[in-house]
Amino acid sequence: MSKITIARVASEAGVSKGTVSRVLNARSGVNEETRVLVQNVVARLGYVPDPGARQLARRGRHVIGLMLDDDLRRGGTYYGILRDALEDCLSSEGYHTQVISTERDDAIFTSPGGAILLGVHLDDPRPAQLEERGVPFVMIGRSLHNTAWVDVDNLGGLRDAVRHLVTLGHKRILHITGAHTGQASVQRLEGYLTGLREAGLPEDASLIFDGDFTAIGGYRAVRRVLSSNLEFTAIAAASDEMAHGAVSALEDAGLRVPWDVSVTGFDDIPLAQRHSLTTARQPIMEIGAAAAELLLERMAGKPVRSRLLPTTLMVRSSSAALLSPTSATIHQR
Amino acid sequence: MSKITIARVASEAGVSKGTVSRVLNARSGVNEETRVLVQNVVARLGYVPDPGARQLARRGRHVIGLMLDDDLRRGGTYYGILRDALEDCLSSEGYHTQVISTERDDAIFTSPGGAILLGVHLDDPRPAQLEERGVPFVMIGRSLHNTAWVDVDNLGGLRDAVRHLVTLGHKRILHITGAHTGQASVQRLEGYLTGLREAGLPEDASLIFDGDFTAIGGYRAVRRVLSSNLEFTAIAAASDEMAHGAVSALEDAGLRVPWDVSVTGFDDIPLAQRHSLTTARQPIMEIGAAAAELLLERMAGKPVRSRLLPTTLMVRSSSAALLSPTSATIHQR
DNA sequence: AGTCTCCTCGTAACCGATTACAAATGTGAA
DNA sequence: TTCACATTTGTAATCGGTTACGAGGAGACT
Repeated sequence: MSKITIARVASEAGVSKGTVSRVLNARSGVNEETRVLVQNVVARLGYVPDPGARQLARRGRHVIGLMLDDDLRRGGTYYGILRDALEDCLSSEGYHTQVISTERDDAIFTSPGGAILLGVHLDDPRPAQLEERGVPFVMIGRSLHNTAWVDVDNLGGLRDAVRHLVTLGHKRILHITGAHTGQASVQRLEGYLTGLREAGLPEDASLIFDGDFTAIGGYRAVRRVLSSNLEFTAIAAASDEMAHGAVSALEDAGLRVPWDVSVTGFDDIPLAQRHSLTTARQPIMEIGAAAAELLLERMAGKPVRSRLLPTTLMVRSSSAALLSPTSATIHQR
Repeated sequence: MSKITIARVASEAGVSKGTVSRVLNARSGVNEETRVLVQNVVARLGYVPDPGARQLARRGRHVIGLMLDDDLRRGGTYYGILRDALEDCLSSEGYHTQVISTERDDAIFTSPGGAILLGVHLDDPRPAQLEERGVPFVMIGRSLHNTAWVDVDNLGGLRDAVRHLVTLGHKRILHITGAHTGQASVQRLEGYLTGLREAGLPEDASLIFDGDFTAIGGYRAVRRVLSSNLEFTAIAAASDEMAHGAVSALEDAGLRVPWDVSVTGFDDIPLAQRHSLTTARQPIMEIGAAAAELLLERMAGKPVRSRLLPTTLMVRSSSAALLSPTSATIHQR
């Protein structure tokens, strides 16, 4: 069984390659009858045009640079997933992704057809460089400049988590923040405060604890909380990792989740599913797809557009309705 | 400035497209002189072959599938780095990597030129499937079957860590194991025991604690240790994550690393560098390179070969010579 | 000198699509 | 009937590479 090409479809349908191509690209000037005929053959054979050949014939450059912080690159879980998503979307459009390392940045000179930037800092020179070179690009993570970006609704996600906890009857809700430097942490903190405000709960600075996006950070934050004898019945952490650490610390202190304390996370990484953690899910695949889409638009010369993607609250068993109206008893071991 | 193509390079170098192509693909039958000439022109123009055209001309082969557990794929830090390494090596050889998801395994039918498997379980059907289809492949992680694999010397790495601690004067060395299911944990445990044996130290089962490769797991293991009033002066953990958790737990208990307790890890992930953790470094880039090399060999019809890569002990400041001959005082807070 | 290699390199076909252009067909008006 | 024009379709060049094949030249040998 050899490969199915456009020529095969053409001969099978009794028309020329040109006609098949016109049908596939929804070009005008094709008789309705032949159009249907060709479409049937395409469907029957399960023909899918070769993306590489397609791009080649369309005369486009088709290398897309993936520029990311080397820290980020070597870093967390997210990067791998996001990269998968990007590659999936772009390769089906006939593009090849190539990681452009910050370290050996000479690779910029090969001027790809477009670029996707991850983990851009405020003083990052790369957006300006690309702009100057006329390389269209999309950033993942918000930007103040007039560039296309894709981001997730950090504020909304944490607000939803708080709303959820409030609905369950919680009133003393802690927040564990992420790294100070990132915009994401700031937005999530803002979401936490918004949630409280909406529920008519007071904003209490003593309920906010610093974390660093790591499990150990979450663990230690809860340790500090417990040693301060603060009253609380729920924790809304700014990441799943931290939520996981928090849950562990609570358990180690003899508290049961969710009976004594409810905990929510943010991200929905695999760990969250394993520990059935209630969390605000980041739609990573959609982020990748959106970034690919916006980039292709830009490469086609369309105007700059950005997208803010919503999170989805995944309710699992780390959160539950408050049993008694009084706050949980803190019995530190 | 128009696009740089192989024709441009050819005319600039005064040779034919064919010759340039031969140089680029390191084919034999090119005079050394012209090879250098062409390479210079390529470098000067910053020419990079178009992947799409390349793949088209190569008739679909030269695609290498990356098959991995979806868990692993969504999982840790390692995957991202390893994938970078693989892509680097293979793309410089003119291959294009493509992730083949386990979920939509129909993609197997596109039958790539070769495959690299990550995170293979014992009852994984994929090796057999590939074998049947005649697709050459290499596994990352050891295998009992007669297949090519690349693995890191887990045993040797942990043994080296123990040797190092022994040299520093430590005699009561704990071990925190990884997940039970993995072969890596078993081999690392074996390395720990080997290290003790070589030093003439007794194998004491009470010095071995279960972890799960996570920071929290390491933290909790140390917590259990401390509450058991066990005497010890050093910890050799089976991963950096766990070592990090262990260090945190020790610090939280008022112990100072490395003055009171020395700690070593395994892997050398970025976190280890940030926390200057002494650790057995896995040569990830080399693993990728070796996998690529072995796969290309297999694709060339050469016999099955495997490689066990050594680790390198990175001595940093989480380990130090025992100050007093007596074991550290455990003052639990 | 003639012939037989071997090495090196140019030529041209080919991969699977797109698209400009031309050809074929049909329709209506003069 | 003939011509102008629109509609639909086929033809062939093209994108940027790879590679089978063959040509040319330089020794080596008879």
